[in-house]
Amino acid sequence: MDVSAGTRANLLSAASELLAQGGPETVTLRAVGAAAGVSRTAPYRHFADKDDLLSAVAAENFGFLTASMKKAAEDTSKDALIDTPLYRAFLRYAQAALERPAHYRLVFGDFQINNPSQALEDAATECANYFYEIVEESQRDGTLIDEDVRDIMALLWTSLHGIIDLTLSGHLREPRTVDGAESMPRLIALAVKNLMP
Amino acid sequence: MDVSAGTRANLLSAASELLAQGGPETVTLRAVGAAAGVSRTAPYRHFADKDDLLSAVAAENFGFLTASMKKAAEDTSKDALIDTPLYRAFLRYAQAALERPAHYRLVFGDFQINNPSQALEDAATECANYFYEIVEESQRDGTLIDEDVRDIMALLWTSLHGIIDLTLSGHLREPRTVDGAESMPRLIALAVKNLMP
DNA sequence: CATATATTGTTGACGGCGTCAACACAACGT
DNA sequence: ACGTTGTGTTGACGCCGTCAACAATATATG
Repeated sequence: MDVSAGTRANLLSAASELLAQGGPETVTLRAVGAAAGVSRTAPYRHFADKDDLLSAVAAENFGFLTASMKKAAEDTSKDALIDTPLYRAFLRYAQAALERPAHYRLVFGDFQINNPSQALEDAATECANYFYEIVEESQRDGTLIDEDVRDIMALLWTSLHGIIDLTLSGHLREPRTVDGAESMPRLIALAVKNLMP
Repeated sequence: MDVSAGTRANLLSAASELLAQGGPETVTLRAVGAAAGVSRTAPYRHFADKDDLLSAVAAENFGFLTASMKKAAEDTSKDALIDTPLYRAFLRYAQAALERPAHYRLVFGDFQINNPSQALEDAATECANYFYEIVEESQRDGTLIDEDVRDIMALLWTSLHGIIDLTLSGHLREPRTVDGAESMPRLIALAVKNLMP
């Protein structure tokens, strides 16, 4: 089998691993190089600079979020608070975000505005397209109210993102709640229900 | 009048200015010191480290957000899409966020979790308390549905934050829209309307 | 096959960063 | 008058991203 996955792929997964395990500040080009078994400036042979590397990591994670949603929408094995593909997709999206918080913040951070990469933009577009599709479909089968698709999509996406981001920052956490993530499924359900007929 | 505002206050406003004008990466202790007319290590006489300084800036901005909301809630001079204190407060909150995007991201970034400062926590609590109050009051006068206050508050705050944050990151921007912020009042109005009777 | 070229890797060095140590000086309570 | 405390300074250290220069290997070309 193919053991050598290519230096570029190694650098990418090394950066991703570091980001997941130690947060953003542990992701240095030196550490990434070391983790990938190459020297500190090797990344420059595959990425323009550090931001370019992070941008690629962000793009990969955006794809992960989208893929998680898509799969969960069709998976009816587990019972959900609301038995619709849209709710299952949303909940899974949030769970995927919480699995790798630093990745999620990377994806929606503002660094992408400064140096836009095509791959990241494509991943974002694909994600947005799926949001659009699933909202449209939910409207067709009557599980979402029949107002402007773009408005409903924006409302749902912003709600979902707000729930995730405020959970990550800890501002949603009540004093007595330890985790803060336990009320997420219910919050998402409430947000979705508000747009159901 | 008092021209000398104290070095600590000078450092604080210098850091805030730098953050507003040049973004996070321009805020270095050396630049802050220079802007405040002192040397590069002077901040260490007033703050534990850089994060502590940024934490103080974040706390100040959190207060700014809250104060903006409070004032706008009572200001009935301008006509709004929804004529309630809650909507006026929310819209102003979003506008204040967009006035200084880097400040807003600082407030809701995850750095505060690593080194919690009392001042920042207090500012966050005061903001949350006001959200709670205005939601409660809106329920009393019948402009919000009468469900669990905490749920309604969480739903509204996450929606508002999601709209702001996704606008800042550019993900809400449609191809044809240049600014991306122009549809914000309408989006906020839609979010609020969903929780009106 | 031989050779020119492109690709991918290395080490050395530079400036900028946060931070600590050491020192200077002013204010002030005793 | 004097030690203490608070507030400022410069020097130095290690880590960072990045560039320049060089080496080796793969690839394409005659």
